[in-house]
Amino acid sequence: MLRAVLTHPTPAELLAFLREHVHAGGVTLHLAGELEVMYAGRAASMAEAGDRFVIVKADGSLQVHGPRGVKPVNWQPRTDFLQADLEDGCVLLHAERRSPAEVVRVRVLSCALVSALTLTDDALFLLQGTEAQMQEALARHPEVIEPGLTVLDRELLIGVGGLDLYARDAQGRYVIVELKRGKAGHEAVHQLSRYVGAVQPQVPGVVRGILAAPDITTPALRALEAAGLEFRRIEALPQVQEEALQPLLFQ
Amino acid sequence: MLRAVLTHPTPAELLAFLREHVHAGGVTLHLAGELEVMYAGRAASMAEAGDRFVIVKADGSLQVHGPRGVKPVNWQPRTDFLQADLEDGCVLLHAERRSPAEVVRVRVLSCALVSALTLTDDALFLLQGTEAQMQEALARHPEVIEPGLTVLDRELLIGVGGLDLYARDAQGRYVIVELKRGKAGHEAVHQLSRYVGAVQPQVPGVVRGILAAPDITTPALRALEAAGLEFRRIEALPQVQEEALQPLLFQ
DNA sequence: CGCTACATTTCGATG
DNA sequence: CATCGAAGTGTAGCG
Repeated sequence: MLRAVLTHPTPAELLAFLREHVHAGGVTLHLAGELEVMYAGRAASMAEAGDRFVIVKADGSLQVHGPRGVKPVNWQPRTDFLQADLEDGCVLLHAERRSPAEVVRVRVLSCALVSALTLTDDALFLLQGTEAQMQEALARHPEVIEPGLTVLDRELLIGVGGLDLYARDAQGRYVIVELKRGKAGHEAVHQLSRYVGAVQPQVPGVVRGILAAPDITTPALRALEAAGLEFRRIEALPQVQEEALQPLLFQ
Repeated sequence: MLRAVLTHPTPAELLAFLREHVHAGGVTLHLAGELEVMYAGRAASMAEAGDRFVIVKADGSLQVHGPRGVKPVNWQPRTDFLQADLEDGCVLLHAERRSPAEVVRVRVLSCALVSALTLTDDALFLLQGTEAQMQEALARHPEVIEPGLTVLDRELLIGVGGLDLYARDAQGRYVIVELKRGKAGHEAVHQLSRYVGAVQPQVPGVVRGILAAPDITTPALRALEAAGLEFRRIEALPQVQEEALQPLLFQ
């Protein structure tokens, strides 16, 4: 897994190191040092020289991190061109992509540590508690939303987007259900309202709109009610709460 | 800047290393190896053992990266508790936070490389082309939006949110301008419409709503026009296009 | 490629 | 603490 490490390489040594490993298969590079970063594309940014580190993964993605936060200071999701050069005695990393046309340039003023790792394929990864899973569960048990509800469709595409759940209530009225995995806000109300507005003229009778979520912000609830729509509180996936979270938190 | 590096440490060595550096001031840790990751909180996830690396920054933020992409496989934006332990002969990193209650646990099955870096304060960082800057520029030159426009206020807070620009046109009508730094979509139209609806009853005469952006999606434009609102194409900040981007791309 | 919507979004501002 | 909105959002899915 560990291919190579260098501490305090000279620019020439660093350049050789990068050129050897950057385009090898499955290699992730980690470079820490005094870096200056420039970005231009959808926006433009300049980070003056400072202690940072760069990560370059095998897919060409690049990220420059500062001392704080999960989010990189600069990044490039994927690159069409990635190259290391020597300029004015400094190694320069150049990462470009088209569509959108963007460039990130990292000037390495000094390098404290550089390493090359071989990261192979993704291992199994399971995520629980997504909206898609919530949708699946409610499609199987629509009575959780309301007794007598019959689900007609999931992810039904209409002109203005996709309906999470399309159903009929006990009285035969059409029901559109919008799901949110977390606390619902303005946008959720707007989405639902937009969907109801689009479906209403297509079918006979009144179309109901239900926002199903574990919680809703106070202003969003007001807007929802003003628009004649409904809120149903749906607890988060039970297996997340009971099996996974409980035995781990604050043990 | 480089405090320490270890290659292929034993679990005991790794534990000592982590305990020495993890709570030191300004230290960022980087640990690569075969890792198993568990997360429970707003959602829950399990990543089976695989080649990954962890980064722990001085603010307690933790991120686990896999072989691809800018986004980590698992992460924790900040932690209230961060601890390294030995469990069944493996080092276990435990990161918790409350509000929201979340935990990430990283089991280190084997470690190929671990390093501790001292990353000090952020260096100067300038970002150009933000919506805030666009707002500033248009407040100074409202004629770019429309001749005869007078800006009354910026970031005016009304009940339902904040107006980017509040203005009056040549005929004395009130104008609400919603800005987008990129292509505007449905939400932008909705925001503008919500703002116009909130201001309309407060003032005499008709309130105009203008969406100012470099581009708009076709469905959003249709919705905008149907709502009696207007679109003004505003080119992205010129200095981003001409000064910063041009001399760098495809040179 | 365009459009849509989710995300453990993160992050900062503001009341 | 709750709410809101921007972000170089990233990322996946579908037409």
